[in-house]
Amino acid sequence: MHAMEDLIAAALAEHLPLEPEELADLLETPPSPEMGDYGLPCFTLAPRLRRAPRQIAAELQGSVALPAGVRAARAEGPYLNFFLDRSETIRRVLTGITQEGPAPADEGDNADRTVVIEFSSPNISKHLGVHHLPGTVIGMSLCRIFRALGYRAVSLNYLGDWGTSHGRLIAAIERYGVEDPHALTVSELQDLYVRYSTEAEDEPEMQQQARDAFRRLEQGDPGTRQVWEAFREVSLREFERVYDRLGVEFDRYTPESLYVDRKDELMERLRRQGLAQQSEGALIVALDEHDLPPCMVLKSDGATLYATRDIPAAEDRWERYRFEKALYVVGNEQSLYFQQLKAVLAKMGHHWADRIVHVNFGLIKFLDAETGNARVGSTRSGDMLLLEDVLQEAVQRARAKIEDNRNRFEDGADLDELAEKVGIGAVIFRELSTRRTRDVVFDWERMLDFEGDTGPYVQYAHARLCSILRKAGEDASLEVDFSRLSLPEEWTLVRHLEGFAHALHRATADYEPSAVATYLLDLCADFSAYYSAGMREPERRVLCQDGEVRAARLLLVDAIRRVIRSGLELLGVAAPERM
RNA sequence: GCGCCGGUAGCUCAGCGGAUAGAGCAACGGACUUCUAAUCCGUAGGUCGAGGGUUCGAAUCCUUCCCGGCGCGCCA
Repeated sequence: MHAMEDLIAAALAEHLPLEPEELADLLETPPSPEMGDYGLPCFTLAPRLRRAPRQIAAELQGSVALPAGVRAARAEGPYLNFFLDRSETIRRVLTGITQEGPAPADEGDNADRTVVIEFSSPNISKHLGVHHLPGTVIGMSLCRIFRALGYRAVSLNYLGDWGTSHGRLIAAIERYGVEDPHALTVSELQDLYVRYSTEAEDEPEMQQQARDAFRRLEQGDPGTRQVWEAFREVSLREFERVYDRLGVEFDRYTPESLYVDRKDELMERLRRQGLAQQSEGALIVALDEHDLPPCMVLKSDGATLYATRDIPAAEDRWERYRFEKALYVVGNEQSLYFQQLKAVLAKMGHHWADRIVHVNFGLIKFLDAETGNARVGSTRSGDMLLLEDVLQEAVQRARAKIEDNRNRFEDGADLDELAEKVGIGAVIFRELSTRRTRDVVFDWERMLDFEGDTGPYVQYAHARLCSILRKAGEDASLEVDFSRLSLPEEWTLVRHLEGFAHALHRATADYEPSAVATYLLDLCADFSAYYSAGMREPERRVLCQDGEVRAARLLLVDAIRRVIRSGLELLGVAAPERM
């Protein structure tokens, strides 16, 4: 992956009974730059060479041929450490970022590798709540990161527009005499749903009416279908407003309803393959050999349920995209179900079933003011926190903070737009800054924090970088004396910049955008310390007296700026130039 | 009972086979005549849930157990 690691590994392979690839895997970064830039631990070699690790390291130090760009190799106990030629490395890294971009798509062969990513997938007729935030931003970010590495990534929104609950809403429309469903808002739809559910609790016939309404929908009754289509239209209007603010885009909406008419064909196939069997009036696929509970594919009243639609939906994705991976960015609570889904698909003979990856994430819980316990909110009780409200609050707080720093901005600057970028950036970054599998207890203070390890911290570093470049009065140029970047902090920064590609690879390998977020926080911490050192000592400023040093630092600053900007973009966070 | 996720500093989290376990917040002490203090520097704070195993080496891998969250056929 890194040219330099490969070169060192190749040189080592001349003297060791190991393949260059194995050696490249063994290479690591020593704990501090004074100890070297790459290190080879010699422990694993000891049994094969029948010599002590320290001895191996010492012998290699004498024999290994130094590849171009490597200044020295030194044995340090059982480690053999390599020291890079600094100004040459700095030249390579900075020109690479400047000319080819922060994330060089060095693997053009990814272009025919397709990754299908399903995410967000809200149910229609309900607001987007905070619990939609993780899946929505994780999916979008993964999509961008895969694309940055040259993959073909397809974003799908598998809208929840089918199921019994929609029957309940249709019944509500009919019962409460709503004239024009198209004129409704999502709030009103949600109210109708709650009202109907509450009333139906001790009215069995209302529950029956809801089931009947859903059956009419499944049978294609035109009037019923019209009402239902209004739900979808009204909902999409609101969803897209929120997606827009979050910078989220889908290549396709593939609502569940697309796949209901495949029910009969699917059942026929399952029967023919001998996979489906009757159980308590319903149709199930037994999964004993996978040590899983059976998967129900048809309800006892003959209606479809999620699996009935998910199976054809998966088949459709395969037919259409021939994916290398199909990611389902869905909450952890569905992990058992995804095991079942994959098992059913495998039993049906789909070799691609194991390309399906459940990219699970933790739940958002709320602290109950009365009990002090964390719990999950529910739509029915109406206590769901709206995603839009969270965004709104974040933007307002950002706006107040900007007002505190009014003197930084010229008259006429669009401070509302800036507040939008910072507030929403803070929310997205917060969500993407920890590993996705953890449950989180929602906390306003934490979500809207602008200091410390936060999105605005990274944005602020970026704004400072831009500010330096603005004040420089000259553009960053590649025609500089790279040896003038001689401070240890500058070397650390350059090596850090080189690690960006690695962070991106980690993010795709683990389906974990937080790898990019933590990378950015690290880089910004190094930069902020570097920047602050210039406060007390003017000769350490980027814009220092010495013209040659200044020019070289300017190029470094520009490269850091590019990497941070690129990283923020991949997370879906704006990178304002002033703040 | 079974499945998935988590248990690392007071709190929130990184680190997930290597050389002294790191950040942020909170606490305490410092730095604004600024290349933007939404920042930086310093101090203090840890039997990495517990036991066993694998390994030259384990927070990291395996295993048993404990604690917490979520799920386990007619919701998705």
